[in-house]
Amino acid sequence: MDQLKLSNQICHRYYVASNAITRAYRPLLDKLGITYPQYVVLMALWETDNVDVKFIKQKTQIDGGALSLILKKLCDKTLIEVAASEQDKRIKHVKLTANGWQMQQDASSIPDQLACQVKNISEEEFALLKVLTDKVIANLPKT
Amino acid sequence: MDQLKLSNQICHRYYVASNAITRAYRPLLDKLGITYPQYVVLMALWETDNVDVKFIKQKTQIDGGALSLILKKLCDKTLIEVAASEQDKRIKHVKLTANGWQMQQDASSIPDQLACQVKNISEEEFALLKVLTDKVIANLPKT
DNA sequence: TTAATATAGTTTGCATGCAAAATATATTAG
DNA sequence: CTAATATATTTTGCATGCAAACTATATTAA
Repeated sequence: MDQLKLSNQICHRYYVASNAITRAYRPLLDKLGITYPQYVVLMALWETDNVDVKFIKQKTQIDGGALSLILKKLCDKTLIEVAASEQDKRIKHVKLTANGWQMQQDASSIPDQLACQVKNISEEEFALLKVLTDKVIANLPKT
Repeated sequence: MDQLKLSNQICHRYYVASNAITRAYRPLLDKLGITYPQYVVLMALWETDNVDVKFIKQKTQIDGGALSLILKKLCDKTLIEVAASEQDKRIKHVKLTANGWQMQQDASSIPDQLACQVKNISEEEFALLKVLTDKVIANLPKT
């Protein structure tokens, strides 16, 4: 049953790595008063502002139910504003506030700060990890 | 601010991949009546039975608080039994029941069933993913 | 020995992650 | 035009993930 050994499993590694990454972000994001999933949503908006919930969902791959709550939190923190579309009232447009844009400046050093904690990996290896992980994701069920 | 782009981030990929993997396991584990973290704990025990909570925590990298609950669930399902040590009453020994061992048989086909869903990756690439992910994990904060 | 400290686990409070049910609105079939 | 269906998003219920506080027991220092 060697396949059932944890040390042979890529799945368990992803589980461990993902949790470890979220933990690593925490002290940095605490300073901004946001969580990792909230940060992910903000990154999506910094790239493309004024989009609907569905777009954010696809871009971030965050579950719809969870996303609803996260958007509510970001609203409460006055980082975004949400408004129903005039044409189709089912659709809600999400837009960064001035505070939301300001936070991009405050967050600009976070990628480097996190990268510092993983300095035993080369650029080439990182690129490889991205490609391979994308291949893993490609065939697994979407949210 | 290219570093803040989601498509450039390995962290977001790990987040997406880890969630996607858990989703992929769900229909398989539903048949056994367990969740992915519960399955991880069982895999640890199938490898080394009759260990204390601390050992399981280190082996699985599951947070202590969460682990307490998970062990309680596994007890409720009569898959494991927990008993305080005689020598040191702080320590609790965890042991698989007959049902817990039986489930190893029922779970034996799961790794292959999951691997089938990721057949676009070669053995060499999997090996590389393991090594690189271990390097990522190595320098990040533990639970 | 007794107080101070260290360990092993559990509990608590908050934030997801997710499937399924529920809402609200829009579109299509008959 | 109206019922049936499809779409966008929210709500609900359950299971973590995690930091911090807490409990119980063991060990160490004065």
